[in-house]
Amino acid sequence: MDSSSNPAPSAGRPRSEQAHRAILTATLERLVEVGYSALTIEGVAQRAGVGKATIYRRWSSKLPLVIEAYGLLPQLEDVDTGNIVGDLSEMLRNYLQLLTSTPLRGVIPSIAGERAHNPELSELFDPIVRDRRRPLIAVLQRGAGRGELPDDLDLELAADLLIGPITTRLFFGARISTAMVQPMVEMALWGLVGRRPVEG
Amino acid sequence: MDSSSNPAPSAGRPRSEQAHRAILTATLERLVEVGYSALTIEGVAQRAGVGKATIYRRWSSKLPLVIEAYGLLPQLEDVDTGNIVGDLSEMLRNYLQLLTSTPLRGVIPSIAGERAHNPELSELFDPIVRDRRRPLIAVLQRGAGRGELPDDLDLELAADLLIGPITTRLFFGARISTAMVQPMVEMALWGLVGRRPVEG
DNA sequence: TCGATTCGAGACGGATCGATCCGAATTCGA
DNA sequence: TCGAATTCGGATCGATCCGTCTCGAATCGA
Repeated sequence: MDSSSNPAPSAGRPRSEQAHRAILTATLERLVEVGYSALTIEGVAQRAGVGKATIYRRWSSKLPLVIEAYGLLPQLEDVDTGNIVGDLSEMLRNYLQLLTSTPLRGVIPSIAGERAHNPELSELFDPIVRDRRRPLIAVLQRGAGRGELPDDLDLELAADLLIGPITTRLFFGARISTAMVQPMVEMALWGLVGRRPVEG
Repeated sequence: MDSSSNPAPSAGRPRSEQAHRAILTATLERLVEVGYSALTIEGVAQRAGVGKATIYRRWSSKLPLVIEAYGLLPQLEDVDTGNIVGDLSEMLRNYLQLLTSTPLRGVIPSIAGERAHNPELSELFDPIVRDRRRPLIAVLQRGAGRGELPDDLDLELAADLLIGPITTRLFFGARISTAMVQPMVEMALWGLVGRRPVEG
């Protein structure tokens, strides 16, 4: 980020930590309300109760500002329940919880939509997305180690299959609730055809 | 749309059909290049080689203009090969082909990203999305009728599972190719666990 | 031919925003 | 206590765009 590398010089008035937080919070709010491309420094400053110069002093443009604000949003966390069904159900349930209880739900489509035609944003945002997928990949890897999943499973494709329904509904506006987690995980694990393992 | 309901009055110079097409094409191009929210009538006019008034004469704002332009993009078409694997493989392969050979790939994220915080766009765009999903739902329904899929299958969830990986990669920028169709369809049908039907 | 409508091009006022600059306020070291 | 450094919120200037309007040329029906 831009601001974390500023240990603040010794003399003079120190930067207000409160203004800092207010700016980042306002950034997320405006991101949800108007999206990335319509996000203005002016609007953020107004919402945060801060002068524009206070923002420009810490971030060179709205790009690093948005990236840092996005970093404040909670992530998917790895959960180890002992079996693949429990791990995936718990994780996806937590994820849906995050989507509905934080600005994440509005922020993700806004940034992803902009990413498509903004190479600079893409370059900064894509690695973050990859990082945040890692817990899901780890769960699948653990499942393969336990023998619950095939050794030669394409982990990336499997991860996309698991979060695909959530992503799709998030971007196209269909309803999302934690009630869909159980059937979603089952369908992903055992397929549309629905043949359960014989040893259940 | 706005313009299709104008049978053109009898007297005076008729509206140029060429200008009409140029405007819609330019709209798609600008949509890919800068996204919905940064799309300007001025930019479209310039790209189309057309005066701004020529656009305002046919569309009241960029919202109906974008909706009509999106309607020109090709759709997913129903394919009946006789079995569910063939149907899905063929359809998704065609879909990926469309994504790479038309502006669709850049247009979808731009509109979906805006949809999240633009209720007016959402109201017009969501029904279109539902319409375009219909062929996929139809294939699943036919598969259930053939006995290839369970009767009580959740068709909406199944459809989301099938296109989920494509959607996810489309929005987060991962690579997409027709080579992923076969493993994608297999994984969706028979699950991560990978138990193929015995009679396969 | 004449009136009506369209065409591309651009001028216009109003609004918004980016980026910088300003004076006032605050907090440091000495 | 005091001066220097740095912050603060607000003001300012230039650029862009919207939506309307005007202009001369083009193209139709009557």
